[in-house]
Amino acid sequence: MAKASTTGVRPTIRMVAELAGVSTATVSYVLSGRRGDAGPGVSDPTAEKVKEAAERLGYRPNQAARAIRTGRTNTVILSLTMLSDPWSLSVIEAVQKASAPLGITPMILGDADWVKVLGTHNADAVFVDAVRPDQRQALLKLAKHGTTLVVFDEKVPADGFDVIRSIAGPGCRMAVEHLLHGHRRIACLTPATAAGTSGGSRYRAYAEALKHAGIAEREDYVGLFDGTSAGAYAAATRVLSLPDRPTAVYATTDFAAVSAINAAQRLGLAVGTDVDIIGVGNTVEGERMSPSLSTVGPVDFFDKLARLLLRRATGHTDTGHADTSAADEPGVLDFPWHLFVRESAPHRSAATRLY
Amino acid sequence: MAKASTTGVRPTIRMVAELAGVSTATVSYVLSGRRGDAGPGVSDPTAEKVKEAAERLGYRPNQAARAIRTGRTNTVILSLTMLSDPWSLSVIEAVQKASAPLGITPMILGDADWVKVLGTHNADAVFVDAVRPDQRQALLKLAKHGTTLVVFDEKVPADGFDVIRSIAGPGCRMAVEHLLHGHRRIACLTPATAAGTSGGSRYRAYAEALKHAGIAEREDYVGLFDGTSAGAYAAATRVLSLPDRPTAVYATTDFAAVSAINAAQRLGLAVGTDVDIIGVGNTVEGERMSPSLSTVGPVDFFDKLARLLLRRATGHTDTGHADTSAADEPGVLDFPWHLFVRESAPHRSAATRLY
DNA sequence: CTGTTAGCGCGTTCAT
DNA sequence: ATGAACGCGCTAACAG
Repeated sequence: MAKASTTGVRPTIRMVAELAGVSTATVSYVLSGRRGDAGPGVSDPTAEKVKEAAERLGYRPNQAARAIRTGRTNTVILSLTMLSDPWSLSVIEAVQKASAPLGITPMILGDADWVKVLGTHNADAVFVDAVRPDQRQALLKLAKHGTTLVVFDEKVPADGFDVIRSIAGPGCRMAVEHLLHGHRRIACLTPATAAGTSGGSRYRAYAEALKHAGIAEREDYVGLFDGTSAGAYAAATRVLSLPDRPTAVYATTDFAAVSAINAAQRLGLAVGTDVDIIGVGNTVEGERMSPSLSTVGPVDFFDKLARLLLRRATGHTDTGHADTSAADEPGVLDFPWHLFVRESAPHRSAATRLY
Repeated sequence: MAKASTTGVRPTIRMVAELAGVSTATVSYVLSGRRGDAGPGVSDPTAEKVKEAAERLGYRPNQAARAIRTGRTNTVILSLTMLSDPWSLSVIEAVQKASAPLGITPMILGDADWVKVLGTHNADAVFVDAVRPDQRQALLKLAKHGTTLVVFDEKVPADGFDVIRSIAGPGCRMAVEHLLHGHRRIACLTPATAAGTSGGSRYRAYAEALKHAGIAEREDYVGLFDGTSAGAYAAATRVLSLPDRPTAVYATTDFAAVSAINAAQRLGLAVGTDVDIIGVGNTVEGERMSPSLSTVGPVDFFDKLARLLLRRATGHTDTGHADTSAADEPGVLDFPWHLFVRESAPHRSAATRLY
């Protein structure tokens, strides 16, 4: 018997067929489990022979060849712009958990340049977590020509693809108003880029809530940072070291709020007592930490997102002939936001307020 | 003129060919830029017609079909177990930077279960950042049958694939010995799982260095944590709050060391004066922060890793017929470790030592 | 009931 | 600038 496993060569279905002494069709039936239900049956001894041959050769079906026939890649792509953000990790976790039982693999794209990638790479569904203005045209085009998309954006209109909106504005307003019950000197921690992007609405909620409460906005109370955890920490430290120290901090992301808590504690401030800190996003980390983070955000966001994405991945043939079961058209999915009052910014009554 | 872009259908090269009034071959040549250099020439007017047709239809070549012919996917897979670890982000960053000019897309696999995924998915090269004992068989098999692998592991022998070793032991020993110049009461911060995994050697270096210095190991000086930043922070706080407080902390990762610095500062300790803290890994974050983090680690690790991976991705046809240019066989790539003395654990002389 | 033949679906590439 | 073969796995239609 000649040596069966020639090193370095990727075995094809034909090699397996030859070694097992059967046709490639039989091999395909055996290895993809499609025997018994509808197609031709394969006897147990034959199936055994095939499996053995495949095992000996180290055969693995070629995903590309399979995809070309079936039109499905069993892959979803997650385009995530800020991988270091816990938000992204939550997306990944939820999608992974939901896709495993379906035999679907989530592939993460850590680059902001999803337009170029999606131009050539195929997946059963794609999640995109940010759309720059210059990418909107490309988005429409992709959706129009066979790419199944789920987009997270507050502004883009749904047009042949799903849009998940988690409108931050009102929720953020709630966060700031929560602080306003016990504070007048409220600082804001926000990424420097937030002016242009969707993060802008989170900052705007702060500005407007203050204005509405008749409080003048102070430039030195706005801590801009570079988007990193360390940057948020530094910005928080600066703001909390001001002579006229703010008694509350509104951070436009939970992870910035976490950094702010660390910074406050380093400065010897008791969070929830000397200074209140609230975040935005309702991420799990905030709930688990000590003191637990007060925050605003959507409920059950990640699981619902994952479910939608996988429904699209499985229910929609990428090749196009749309399933005409009228229900479940792509559209806008809106998430309501709630206020989660926890330890880092508790309820303040007249007796406990800091002004 | 009939409407050219039928919604939802993914256009094929044949549709483009038809619309442009040329053959599919011509379309292929035009769109993959393979005209002029070697293949047949295509006249400028024709090329223009083709490009226009492709544009009108929103045509994008089918990656799967292309892969089946060329044997290349223009993709590398990065299997990263701890996406939240800055180490992973550094890998991603380096690989992305190196792959962009080559037209190669890095896809990240955030799951520890790379064995199942690599069984069906194809890439020009795969980086794996951790090999569990039960995965070693599968690893060998993959490598033997056409998967181009680059593995990060301290123990696995290179056998048909590259292994990147960044032997921690001696380097960690250097770190602890650096502390021993000025301290006797040295704590250790290490993930709870480190006992079994490769992280174990980092802890062992601590135990052995202490023993060699004739210092008894104290159980209460070993701060175990759950691998998260918050966990490290808590463990550091506990250790640094002991009545017989350690004067130095050896953390088995840089990010744990960063948490330890935060914890120390929160406790009112001056890092680099009251307490010295050293990390392991030489990540960029440590260098940038204040006080800058003393650490040990390899030099130029991520860039070299990225270069190797992409060399493998481009130089090695996935279909197997190995390029026999004898040089550059897959093998072990060893990284020397250096000690980086910075502010968080400065040099201690007899005059400044803390015992 | 068991297994095979033949041809599909893509983009690429070699002869013509 | 093109026709047709090619690479791969899948599967409808067919043969024993």
